[in-house]
Amino acid sequence: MTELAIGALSARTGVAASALRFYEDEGLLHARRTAGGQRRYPRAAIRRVSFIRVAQQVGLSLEEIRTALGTLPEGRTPTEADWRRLSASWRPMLDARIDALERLRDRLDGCIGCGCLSLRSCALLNPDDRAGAAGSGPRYLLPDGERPPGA
Amino acid sequence: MTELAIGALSARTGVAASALRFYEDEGLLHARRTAGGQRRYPRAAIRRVSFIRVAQQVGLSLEEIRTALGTLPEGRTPTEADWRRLSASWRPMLDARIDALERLRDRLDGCIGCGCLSLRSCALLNPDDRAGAAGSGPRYLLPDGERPPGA
DNA sequence: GTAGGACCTCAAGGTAACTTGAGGTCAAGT
DNA sequence: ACTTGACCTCAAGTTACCTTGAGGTCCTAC
Repeated sequence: MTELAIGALSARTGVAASALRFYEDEGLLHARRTAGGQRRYPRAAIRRVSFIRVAQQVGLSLEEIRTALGTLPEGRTPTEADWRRLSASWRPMLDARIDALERLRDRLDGCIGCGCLSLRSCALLNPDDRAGAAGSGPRYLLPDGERPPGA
Repeated sequence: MTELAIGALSARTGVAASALRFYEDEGLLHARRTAGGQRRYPRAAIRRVSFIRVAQQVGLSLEEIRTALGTLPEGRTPTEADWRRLSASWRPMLDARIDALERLRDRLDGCIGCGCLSLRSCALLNPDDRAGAAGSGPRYLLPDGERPPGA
């Protein structure tokens, strides 16, 4: 059995079939269709779905993941090197996030109790020391262009 | 001028007035009302709002933040020590999240290209299913939980 | 004492990432 | 051939976290 039905892919990845259909609607995943209209996935789809999930856990949106997946070669099954390159591109982001969290951990205790949290110049609320300059709120954790959840 | 109107609190915290009203509906923030029905905040509200934002960026839900805020003393303005205790309670969580991210960073490159990503037992693919079920948010921040059933 | 910006409420809208349900079809085992 | 579980589509619902808009009121500076 070289192809997988949606239920099999779901079982192999732990991702609900409804989510797999949703990913297809969103252009993150593609499937061949049988004559009867059912989805058939190549085995490479397992890795693709796994990649999507790992990326999500790192905090990327589906939009960003779609973009990342767009850099994979079309027309052939991605090689191990393709995947490696893709995931290696996350490293600066991961480093940045780890950094931000460490800064937070190391300064929070000394900072949150003091008056500085009420100031827009607080080091935690404004990492780049651009104290309140035309800014709109705390964003020490987020690189430029990102926003807190839901905002 | 010892009290703040909503616009002033918004300006001081960088949080939209609509969000401040929303926080009040959700029980995270309280305000005295003028005879005319307008909100008036004590200066301590600035710190409270800042706390809410920092907590959100660390990945806590408003629900969790409300719970945390619930441990503050009622009836008096929280002291520096109160805030310190509250923020110190985050430390284990922050440590755990930093740990998880570091593990991810250090293993991703060697892992994602290999076959293990296709297995539910992969150390990186260890979605805390509570998070998956509980809507949006940064999942990467979640501490390593148990394996999915059967993994 | 009045102009008008700041404020009020309530309902509805928006986004991300899905899930659920209704109503119907496909395909594999016997 | 038949049964039955897996599959299909499409619309609507869900959760978290807000924003926007309509319609109206407050309050402060001139």
